[in-house]
Amino acid sequence: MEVRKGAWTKEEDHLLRNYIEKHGEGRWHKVPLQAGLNRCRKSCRMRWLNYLKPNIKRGDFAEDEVDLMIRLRKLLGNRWSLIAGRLPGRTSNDVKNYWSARQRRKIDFGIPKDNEPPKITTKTTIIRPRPRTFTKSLHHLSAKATTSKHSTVENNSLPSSPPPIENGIDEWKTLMLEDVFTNFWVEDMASLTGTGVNSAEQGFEMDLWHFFQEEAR
DNA sequence: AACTGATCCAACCGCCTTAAG
DNA sequence: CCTTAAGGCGGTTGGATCAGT
Repeated sequence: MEVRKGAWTKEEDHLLRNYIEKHGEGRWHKVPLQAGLNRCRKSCRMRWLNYLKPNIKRGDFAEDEVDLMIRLRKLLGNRWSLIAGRLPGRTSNDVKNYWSARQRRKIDFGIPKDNEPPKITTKTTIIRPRPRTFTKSLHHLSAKATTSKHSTVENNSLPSSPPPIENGIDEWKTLMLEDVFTNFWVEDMASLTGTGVNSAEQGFEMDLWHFFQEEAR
């Protein structure tokens, strides 16, 4: 029997939401069968993460969100999941769609146009996160990793997720520009040291730190 | 009102990484 | 080691909607 494709119905959404609320995220291979959905595991995951998950922000991007997005893209390149991780309530799909729409319309974001590789103007170009193995000792990260035992979004990115403050977007912008960011980062770096994170992994955090210090000048 | 091109965005696809056997 | 299954990601597609003529 072929799995269903195309737009999700309200009934399917209802089944999926019920299942996740009851069993939690993860183990996506079991979801279609146990939730009674004739969908593939990827489709279920995509639907939940991009649409059904609570706290997803819809509608236009605010000016400050766009501003932060531009900065992060400059730093990270097309790492949409990482960028989305810094924009509370936004999904990687949202960010990706928004960006490509603006690209198509040739609105100048100070970014390269189509078919043009990113211009490298400084030593702080695009930083590629090193792969990081998720260790249980990384308590400050693992506590946030609610969906799986290894979360690349959390682990390959800036210090864990947004800092322990409510209104993420403004605070992140502030953090990127002010001493509080440095302090937070130092704290985070300290927590990484001695937790089994290797030097390459710490190197990525340091690269980001230096990038933002340059940006803040 | 009808047509058409532009835009948006949900969804799919293919690939990569990782962990388990 | 090798293979396989699963999770996750970025790129792309195509239908729906909007805006202009």
